[in-house]
Amino acid sequence: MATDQSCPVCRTAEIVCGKWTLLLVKELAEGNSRFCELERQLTGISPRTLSLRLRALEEEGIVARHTYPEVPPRVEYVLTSKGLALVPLIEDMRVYGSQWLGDECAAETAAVLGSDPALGSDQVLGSDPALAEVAA
Amino acid sequence: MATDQSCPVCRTAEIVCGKWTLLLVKELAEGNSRFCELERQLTGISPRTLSLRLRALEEEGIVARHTYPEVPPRVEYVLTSKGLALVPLIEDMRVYGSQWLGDECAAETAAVLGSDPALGSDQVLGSDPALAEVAA
DNA sequence: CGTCGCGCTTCACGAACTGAAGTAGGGCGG
DNA sequence: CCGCCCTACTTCAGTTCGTGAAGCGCGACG
Repeated sequence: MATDQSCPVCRTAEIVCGKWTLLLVKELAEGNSRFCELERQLTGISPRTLSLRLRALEEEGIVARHTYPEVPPRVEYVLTSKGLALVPLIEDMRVYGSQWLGDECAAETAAVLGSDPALGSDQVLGSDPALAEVAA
Repeated sequence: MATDQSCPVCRTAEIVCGKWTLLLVKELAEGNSRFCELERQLTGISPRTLSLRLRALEEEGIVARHTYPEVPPRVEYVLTSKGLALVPLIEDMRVYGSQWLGDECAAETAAVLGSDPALGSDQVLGSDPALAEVAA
């Protein structure tokens, strides 16, 4: 709030600095769209925080919320194009994390690639079907 | 802390999610290295937070602290290569901020480019002398 | 002698986030 | 038919994170 509004980095930082925001965008980019799905993927998030974050992002125009008045009531959250524009940032974070932060994941992923492709999902963001879908 | 350690994005997020972290790295990348310099650039940060953040980043190996036992005692903070690797992220944030977040800065910057180059300093990060210096 | 700048630390306060529980409506197992 | 699970949340109390103001030791400047 006290940050310099004339600087685009600061404006982005204000959106992005929330603890779960980027992780949440990542999950949405990977195609998870329902509340409890996100809650399960983001191990440790409290439903309150998830709810708050989703609402905030919705207000920012980064996610869109679709309520289906079915039984059981289904709610889906999707990234808007403004939200999708954050994906390169997440890609950079993945690169940074792999390169500089003890990368048990890379080893694990490499081992997994031959046996269980399902677990490799978070390292193919660049070719994620959800992205192609929204980009089209 | 509760985040999935097997995911590089999560590991990066834990470093990056602090409110001022990225802004601080940005200032350091632009060549500001002294405590009070950073304090002035990051309008609104409390010295306590700055101190805490610098210490945390030092522990992470992202900044290096150099104390010169001169009169007056001077302290300089510089990005390590691990810290410099965060710069692309900041670049992405600048791009995002310019493209999607009400960009008074771009107009301002464009106007400034012809009249007062000093104020344009934060948009030439890619060719900042500090970067070339540390990369060399 | 008083005030300034530097590089912090301390303190009290508020905002953000957590963890556990509750809610409302329905499904499904025993 | 009873109780437990599922979805999508909300509520509450408690912890952690960040703020704003003040202070401190030191030397310089006026």
